[in-house]
Amino acid sequence: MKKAPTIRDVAATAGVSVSVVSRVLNDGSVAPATRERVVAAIAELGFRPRAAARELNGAGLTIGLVLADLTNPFFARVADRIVWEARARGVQVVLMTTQEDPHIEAETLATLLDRSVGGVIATPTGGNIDQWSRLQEVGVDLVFVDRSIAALENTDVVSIQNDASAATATEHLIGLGHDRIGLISGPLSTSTGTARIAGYQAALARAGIPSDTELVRGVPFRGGAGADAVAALLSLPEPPTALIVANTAQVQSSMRQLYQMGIEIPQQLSVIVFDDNPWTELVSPPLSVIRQPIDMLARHSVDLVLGRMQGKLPVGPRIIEVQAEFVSRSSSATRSVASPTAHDAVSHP
Amino acid sequence: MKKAPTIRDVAATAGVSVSVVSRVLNDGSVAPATRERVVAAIAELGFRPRAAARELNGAGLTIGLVLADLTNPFFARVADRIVWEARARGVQVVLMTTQEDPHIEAETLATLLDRSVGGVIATPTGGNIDQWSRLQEVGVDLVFVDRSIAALENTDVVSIQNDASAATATEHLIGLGHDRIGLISGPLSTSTGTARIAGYQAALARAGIPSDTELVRGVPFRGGAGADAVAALLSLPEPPTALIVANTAQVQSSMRQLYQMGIEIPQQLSVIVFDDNPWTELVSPPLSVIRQPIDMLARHSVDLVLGRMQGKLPVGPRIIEVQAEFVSRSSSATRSVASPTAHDAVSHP
DNA sequence: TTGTAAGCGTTATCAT
DNA sequence: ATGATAACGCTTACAA
Repeated sequence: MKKAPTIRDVAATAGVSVSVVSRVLNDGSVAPATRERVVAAIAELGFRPRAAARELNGAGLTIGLVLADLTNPFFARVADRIVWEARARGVQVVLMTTQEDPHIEAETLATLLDRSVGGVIATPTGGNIDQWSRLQEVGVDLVFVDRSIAALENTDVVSIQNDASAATATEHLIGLGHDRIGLISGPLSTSTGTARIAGYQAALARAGIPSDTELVRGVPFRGGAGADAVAALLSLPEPPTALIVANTAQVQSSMRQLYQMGIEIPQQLSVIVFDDNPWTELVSPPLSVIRQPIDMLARHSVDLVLGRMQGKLPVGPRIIEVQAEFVSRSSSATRSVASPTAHDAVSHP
Repeated sequence: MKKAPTIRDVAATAGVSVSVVSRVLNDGSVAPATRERVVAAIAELGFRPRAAARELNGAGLTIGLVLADLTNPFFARVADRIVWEARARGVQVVLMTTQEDPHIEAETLATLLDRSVGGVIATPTGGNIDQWSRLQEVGVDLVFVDRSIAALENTDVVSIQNDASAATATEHLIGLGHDRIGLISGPLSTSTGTARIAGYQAALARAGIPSDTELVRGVPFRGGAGADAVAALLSLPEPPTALIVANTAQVQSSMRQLYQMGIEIPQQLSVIVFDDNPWTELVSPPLSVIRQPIDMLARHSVDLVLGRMQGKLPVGPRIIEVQAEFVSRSSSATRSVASPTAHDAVSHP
C-alpha cells in the first residue's frame, strides 16, 4: 500500500519547483525545455494529480449529474452518453437521482454544494426553484437537460424541439384521419410539458380541429400517473381514436395500461410515444415514436457546463434545441369507423 | 456568492476548538453538553463539511461505481438502486462506464485512483486483472456485482445464484419436452458465464440428456454477439427447440434477432431470458424470464463496500448470492413436433 | 474531554 | 520564466 507520487515528487525529480509542475499540469506558461523535463518526470513517476486536492482549490473538474430516474431507459441513456462525453474530456461525474421527488431533490442540491462540483447537469422535478438558483449564486454552473423550469430564466437548457415534435406527431395522426387525439404530457410546471401541449394544439388549430381540453392530460412525472391518464382518456364519453404519450417518463406505464386493457392497437387506438428504445419495435405492434437524439443532448449539455466552468462562453442563457425524428411504425394507422370502446356507441350519420 | 461556513466558523460560534467539531461530525467522543452546543452551531450556520477536504485526508465517503453499459436496462437499474442505497447512507457515487471495453476500463481504474474514493462497486469486463488488484493494494475496497473475475479470489462478490437459476430455467424447458436446448451465455472469463453454463449442464445431466457443446455459446458482453449466436444456433443442422439467453448484456440484441428472423415463439422456439424489465411482458409473446432481485444486489453491494471502508467486516472475501425468481410467461411452451427451421428435416422414427 | 498544530496535494499570489 | 509560501477545509496525532 505504498503511496502515490505527489506533485512535489515530480518537482524534485524534474529539478524544478512545484509551481512549475502545476503550470504544466494546467495551461500555464513554461519554458519548452523545462516543460519537457517535467513531462518526462510525470511519466516516469506515473504521477496523477489528485482530484480532491484540486477541488479544494475550486479547480476541480467534476460535474454533478442529477437525473430523475435511472429506471427510465431515456434517462439511463442520457446518463450513459453524458458520462461518456465527460470522460472524453477528462471530467468525472457524480451521479444523483431524485426519483422525481422534490424533497429528495432538495437534499441532493445541498449535497452538491459540499461536493465542490464546478457544474451540474440536471433534469429538474419542477420544484426547488430557490435552491436551484442558490446553487447558481454560489458559482455552480447549471444546465438543464430535457426538461427545464420556466421560472429559472437565466439557466442554460438543452432539449429537443418539443413543440415541433409534438406538432409532427399530431399532424401525422390528423393525416390518418383522426380528429380526437389524446395527449398525455408532462406537468405544466416544466417547459417540456407546456411546449409539447403547445405544439399539439398548434397542429390541431392549423387543421381546423377544435382542441378539447379533456383530451389533454398533464400528468406528473412520477408514479403511475401515465396509466391513470390512459384509463381516464379511454373512459371518456367520446374517447380519442389516437393517443400521443408525450411524457417520456410515463411511456412504460402508459403502454402497460394499454396492453392490460386489451386495447387493440392501432385498430381501436393509434399510438405514438415520445422516446425510442430497443424494445419499442419488439412489442406488438411496433410503436411509432419520436426518437430523441440523446447523444446530441448529452454532447451539448457537457459542452455547455464545461464551457461555463472555463468561462469560455458569453453571458446570457443558452437555449439549445435539437431536432427529434419521427419514426412511423405500425402503432399508428388510419382511423377506423368504430369507436374504441364497447359503448355500443351510436354512430352519427 | 458569499462563502460557505467552515468548520472553524462552527468552532468559533460554539466556543470550542475545531477538533471538537470534527469529533461530533464523525463518531468521536464529546461531552454531551458540548456536543449539543456544537450541533446547535452547525444547524445555525447551516454548516456542511466539504467532501473534497475530507477525501484529502482519506476520510471521504465517496464510492466509485464502474458499470459496463447504462444502455442495458439491467445495469441502469443496478445504478439506480446503488445510488439510492448510497444516498440513504450519506454516500456519494462517482459513475463511470466501460462500455465493455477493457481499454476504457483500464483508464477508468486509473482515474479511480485520483479520485481518492474509499471503495468501488463494479461489473468488471473480465480483463485488467492486474489493475484491479493494484486498486485493492492501494487500499480501495472493491466489490464486484453481478459479474466477477475468477482470478481475483480475494474480492467480495454479490450476484444471483447463477448456477441454480440456469438450472431452473433448463429444468423448466426439459419439463416441457425439450431435449435440445440452446444456451447463450457470457464469456468464460467471468464467473457469471461459467456458473450459468454449469447450472445448465447439471440440469441436463440430471435429466439424462447429453449436453451438446454446439448448443452452448459463450458470447462476449459487448457488440452484436448475442444476435450472431442466435443466428448460428438456429442454422445448426439439428437446431435447438428451446433457447436460454443467459447473457444479461445480450438479451436485447438476441431478442431483436429472433424477431427479425421471424421465428415464431414459442411454436418454433421456446425462449427464456435472464433479467426482467417492464418491456418483457409487453412484447409478444410475453417473455419467460429469470428475474434478478436488483434491489438486493444493490443493497448488499453498498453494505459490503461501506462495511469494508469502515473496517467493520472480518477479513476474507465475502461471496453473497441472492436468489433469482423464475417467471413463466408465454414464450416457453411444450415442444412441438416440427423442427424450428425449414430444413425439410427427416424425422428419425 | 478538549485544544494545538501538523499535515493532506494542489492552486494561486507574489516576489525574484 | 521560476520559486517560495500561503491558502483551501478538514482529520488526527499529540498534548494538556
